[in-house]
Amino acid sequence: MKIATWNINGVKARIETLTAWLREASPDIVALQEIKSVDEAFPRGAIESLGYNVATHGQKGFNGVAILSKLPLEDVSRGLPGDPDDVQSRYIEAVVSVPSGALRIGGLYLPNGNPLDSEKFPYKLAWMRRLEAHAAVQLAFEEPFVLLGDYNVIPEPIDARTPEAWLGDALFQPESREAFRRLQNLGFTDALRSTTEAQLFTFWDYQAGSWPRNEGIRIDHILLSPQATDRLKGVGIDKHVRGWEKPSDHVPVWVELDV
DNA sequence: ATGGCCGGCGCAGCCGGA
Repeated sequence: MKIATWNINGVKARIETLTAWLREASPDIVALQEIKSVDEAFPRGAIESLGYNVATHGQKGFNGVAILSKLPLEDVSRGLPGDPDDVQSRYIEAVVSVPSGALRIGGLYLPNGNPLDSEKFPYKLAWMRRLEAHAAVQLAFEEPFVLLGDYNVIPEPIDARTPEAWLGDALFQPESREAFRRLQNLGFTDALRSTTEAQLFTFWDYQAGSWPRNEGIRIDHILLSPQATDRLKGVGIDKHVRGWEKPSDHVPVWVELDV
């Protein structure tokens, strides 16, 4: 079973690119971020006609997440627990039934956090605390749990082509990296890092020729519970999609699980 | 060596992104 994450940077602007990739890659489950759409305006039809069930957690103009799945989505929950006043749509979770039992999928769009001297950075860190608390609860089920999305964290210097350029950025702050490590240390495996020490990127800025100069960063991650890690068969980054017409600035990242 | 963008909203630029 192929499970992917992709920050598409606007579903209405990206629907042709998205459906082209769905046809090519044929993932079983996809977590989407930055759909930038309310639920009612999400182009479900074009995706359902490719054989997917669709669950969205949208918001007008910004943010927004979704899960697409060839298998029925059960127990869909929207929003990250821990702050009833948080109106930003950044988390969606669902369960799918697979031959081995239940597979839990958590799709997230973690706050960017810039600039550092604004209220956005403490919001990012507080959101990561809430994610850690929720992930600990879900790990206690001791089931395959895939927690994937745009984490907006550069875990290590190797995960940026030019790490020194990110020293003043929320994505590479010691507090952001520490919170990501804390989350992992609950028992998750960084799927990509568990299979390679190579320098690989998932994001290239639209500006400053970042793509042709390969000035990328790795910020889209797939974390696996121990029970999911046991079933890991492969991992990949669909880098070529960044070179398509009308690309997102992120590319799809996926794992293959034997469930 | 350096600088370059894009989407949504809504119809002009501004906000947000990373």
